Amino acid sequence: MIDLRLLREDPELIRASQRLRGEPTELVDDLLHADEARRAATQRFETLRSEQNSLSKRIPKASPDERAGLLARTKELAAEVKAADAEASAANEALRAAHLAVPNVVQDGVPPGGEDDFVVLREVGDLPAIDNPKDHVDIGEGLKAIDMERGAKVSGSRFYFLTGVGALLQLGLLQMAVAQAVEHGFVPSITPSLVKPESMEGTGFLGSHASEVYRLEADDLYLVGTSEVALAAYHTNEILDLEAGPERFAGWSSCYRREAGSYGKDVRGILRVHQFDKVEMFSFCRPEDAAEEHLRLLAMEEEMLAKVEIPYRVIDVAAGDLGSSASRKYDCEAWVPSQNRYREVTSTSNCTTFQARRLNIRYRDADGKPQTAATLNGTLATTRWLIPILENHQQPDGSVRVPKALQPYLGGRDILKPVR
RNA sequence: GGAGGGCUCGCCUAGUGGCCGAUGGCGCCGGUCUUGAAAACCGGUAUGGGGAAACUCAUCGUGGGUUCGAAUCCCACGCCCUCCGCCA
Repeated sequence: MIDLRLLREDPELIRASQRLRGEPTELVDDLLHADEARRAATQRFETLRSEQNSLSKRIPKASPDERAGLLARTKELAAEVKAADAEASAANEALRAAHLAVPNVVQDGVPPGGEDDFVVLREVGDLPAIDNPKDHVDIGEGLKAIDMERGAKVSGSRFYFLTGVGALLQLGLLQMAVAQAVEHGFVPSITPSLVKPESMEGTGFLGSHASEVYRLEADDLYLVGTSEVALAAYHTNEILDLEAGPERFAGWSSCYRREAGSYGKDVRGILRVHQFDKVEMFSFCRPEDAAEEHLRLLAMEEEMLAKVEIPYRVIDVAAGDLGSSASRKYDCEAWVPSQNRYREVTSTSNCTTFQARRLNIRYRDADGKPQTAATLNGTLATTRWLIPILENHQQPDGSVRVPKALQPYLGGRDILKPVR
């Protein structure tokens, strides 16, 4: 939810943001009207309520003949108050709906345009020279690390088994991510994979992404698509102490995505799957620190990419391709030799106060006044990383070199050899 | 799944229809005293909305109801705790 005060002061700023995103500016005017309507309705209710309260207070002290008159009047008022209350509630709900419809204000400097209009900030590392690179499925099958066929047999398409060194590789990678996070002061966390509707709603995943989310009808719970959901909702309705700086978490969870509408897209291998594992960073900080924190999360991601020795590029995602909560988003895309192109492996978003406002997460400013906090999230490692790791480090004989930093997490192994 | 108990302002707690946005203690903040500290004493200490302000409205797990008036009475739901059963 955007800041309504900002909206009242400078509606044009919000309209400009909508234009950058390619979203209708009418939503902004709808919201303005809903805001005004709510204030008017609230005012009407409160005036009546105030009168009712003061008359009610006089009843016990009134003389018997006064009392009859007062009771008659208050009885009338009670009905009026009830009606005004209902109107105010309706106006409130209308405001909330209009409020939810407006995405976060795009940060200055975000490239305009859609999915393809990102700006490449930098390319890091040399692309490997591999003749006829195998893709991660072939390599993974050779290592008996990835079993797509049995994944499909047991669970359907877009499911897989990681076995042997595949399982070890994922565990090692994620453990290395957690270790790095801890080293940098993040609180390692293992989070619920099932959350209540409020948590899903509050983090903004039931908006345009609702069809991406698995829902357990019988229990009215949702499977999270990322531990961001649980981590963001962790502090719902709380006032945090951010005196000492941002509060940082690294959450480990399995992630579940329906991938509805992506039929036929990236069907091979583990690039786009219904279930994967991830270590996700999440920060709560003061709004004025959010931009700096965003760069810190990006630096964490790049540190991980350096450790696994994968060439990558960093992109500044265009306004039209931002999620509704994000004011800015940087993706790291790893080089995938078999596809001869870069693919997204991390994504870090600065949600400013948008997400925290919805979840009612605040902190105390220098004057001790509660203010809405800012939230940020970013990927540290996921199952998907196995793709560039296997492919970039593949050897002609089908074995895979283990990056040095990862070796301690794989029992000291420096090479993964095919299993006949 | 069954039976019982509970949910009040950071924590503990008082409060069975109007004098209650709510008692007291602890904690925390400020002050007095002290060379400094402790103790003692005094004062302060929820959040949100509207309003330039005075002020006003809402909130005692959540939602409804009764009533002129609800923390207090009624109904439903949620969560926590204890015990029994079941599963692991």
